Amino acid sequence: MHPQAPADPPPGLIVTRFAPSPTGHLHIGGARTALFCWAYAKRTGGRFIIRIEDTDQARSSEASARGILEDLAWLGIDWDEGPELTVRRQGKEARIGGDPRRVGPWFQSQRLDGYNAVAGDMLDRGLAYAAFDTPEQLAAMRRAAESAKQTFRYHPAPDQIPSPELQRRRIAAGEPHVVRFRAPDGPVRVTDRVLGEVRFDAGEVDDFVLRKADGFPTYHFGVVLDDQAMGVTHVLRGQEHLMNTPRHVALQHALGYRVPVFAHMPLIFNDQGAKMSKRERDQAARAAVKKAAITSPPHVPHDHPTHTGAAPALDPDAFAAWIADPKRQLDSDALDRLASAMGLALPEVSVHDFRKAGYLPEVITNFLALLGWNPGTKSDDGKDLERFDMAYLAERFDLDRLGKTNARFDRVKLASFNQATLGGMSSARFADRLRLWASTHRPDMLERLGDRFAFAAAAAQPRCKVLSDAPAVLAFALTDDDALALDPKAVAKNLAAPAGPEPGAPTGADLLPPARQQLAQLEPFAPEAIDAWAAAFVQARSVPLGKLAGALRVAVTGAAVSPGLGHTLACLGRASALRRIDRCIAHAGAHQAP
RNA sequence: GGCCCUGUCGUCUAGCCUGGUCUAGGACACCUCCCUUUCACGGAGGCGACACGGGUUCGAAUCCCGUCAGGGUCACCA
Repeated sequence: MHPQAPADPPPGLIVTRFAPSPTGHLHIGGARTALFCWAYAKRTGGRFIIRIEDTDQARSSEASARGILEDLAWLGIDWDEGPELTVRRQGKEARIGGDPRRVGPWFQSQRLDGYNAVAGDMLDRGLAYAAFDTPEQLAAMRRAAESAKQTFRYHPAPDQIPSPELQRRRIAAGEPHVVRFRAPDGPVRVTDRVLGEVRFDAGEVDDFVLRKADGFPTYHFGVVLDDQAMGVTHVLRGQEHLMNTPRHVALQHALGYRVPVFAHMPLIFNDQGAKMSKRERDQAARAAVKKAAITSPPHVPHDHPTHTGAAPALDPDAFAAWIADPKRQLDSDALDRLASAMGLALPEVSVHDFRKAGYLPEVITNFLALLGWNPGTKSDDGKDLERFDMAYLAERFDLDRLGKTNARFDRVKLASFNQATLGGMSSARFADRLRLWASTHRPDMLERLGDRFAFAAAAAQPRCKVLSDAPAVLAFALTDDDALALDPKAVAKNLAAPAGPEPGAPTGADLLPPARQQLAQLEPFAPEAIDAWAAAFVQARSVPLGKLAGALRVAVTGAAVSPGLGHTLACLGRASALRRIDRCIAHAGAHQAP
């Protein structure tokens, strides 16, 4: 395949693409871009392709590329063309990707011949030239421009450019060089589906680099050539790319390529009102470390589920350097280790983070779709439609309803959507989801709960914003009976105080022994049966239900707050519940003894 | 700083193109009440915005201009 061969798509076929660079996890903003590209292709019966822009040899990795593809697939954003990936869905294997139109390969590092052919051609035609400046020279030129309060632009007059013969001689001599585009002198007009006409004055586009000294194409060169070769008709991307667009358009004009339809989407902001970035996690972690006045890398506690060994969360030198330099970033795994060692919840930024925290993919895509797009429709109850699924997007998404204003990423609202979805599921479905999440993130939970897992899931369901809330909600059931600590305040309120105002009313502690005796016989030991028993128990004794529930709650959880009594006891299981009640009775007795 | 984009409740937005139906609608958050063995869930209600200034017009959130504010971008990163 020769990228310069104009690959005109079949008339009317819309082709979109998402082109991540494999330098880390999939950013949430990238996920939105991919989602909209996907949705637009689906809506119009077009093709959605994935291309991997791995032209930065130092930062790209295959593991990252694979992770990005897996996260996309997890979100349900499937590509029609692109790298092949096999995933398991509902127990079956599904294949995503492929190359039916024969426009691959999809990794830019495998397309170098094509870029070189076009670069050579441009050199021959005088559309581009070889430049021999060293990085140091360029840096000096930038400094000079800055001190002269001028904007640095690499755009030498034609007679300043070495002659073609001289360029050839120096190249032949093996001199390191880049290939630069000879930028046009006129203004460049960009037509954008979201922003309208945007005009860039003459001179705004400079002689940017097409091919780097290492022989790899720059982003601009790769994008333009591949979009042409792959027949891309619509380029949907974040507004941060707007200033790149005149470069791409100028290149497309020079090369006689099609100019795709552009749609620059509003940015996703963080709480500080700036573009959401991975750096936030570093900042949050660094702030926490400074606040805790920690000077050496902490160890993951041995009893912590994420504990992997005796090693500290990260290398001491790297840690010190990271603390000292606010600009420095830790790799994502090291950051995760540090956070879990400190018991920190870092703000989620990449899809990977959200997945780990227990957000549902269908909620993430729904929420993301609302950032920059709006269906502008009412739902049946007359309110604005906000909750919808991928099928709805595939049917209704359009460019006209893309907004122009940057959107703050409202984590609280996302959490609310997630909670609503979690709470709206059948309890069986919720249990399945929780089990799936726990199997990779908290296998200890599954082991300890065993066949009582369904009770625990039912208890957790209305109390989880994200699946990772479950361990905290169920913490009482995840500790050893002997390790349970009784909250003194809860003991005073629910066990020691009398049940009613009348003299001689029983205290909560008084209810424990008879309750324990009856619970030992109760069948089945399940939430509904326990709640029914409790109602009968208090009716027979004319005490408020709260007195019994409070007393048992403190006895078996140590705290005044827990899920409903039936669920709480059921997810402990009879043996553990009785042991805890006994332990509490002994504890209370010890206190009352003179 | 140059260039570019944007400005409706605290936040995300509907309405703007095709001025009047807008005493500006919804969602999240917040507050109150109800339900209730605690927590949570659920239900009902409430608070709350057209950045500012000028025009055009009988009439402007909607059209025009300016001011201010916010953001993006200025690499042999993508």
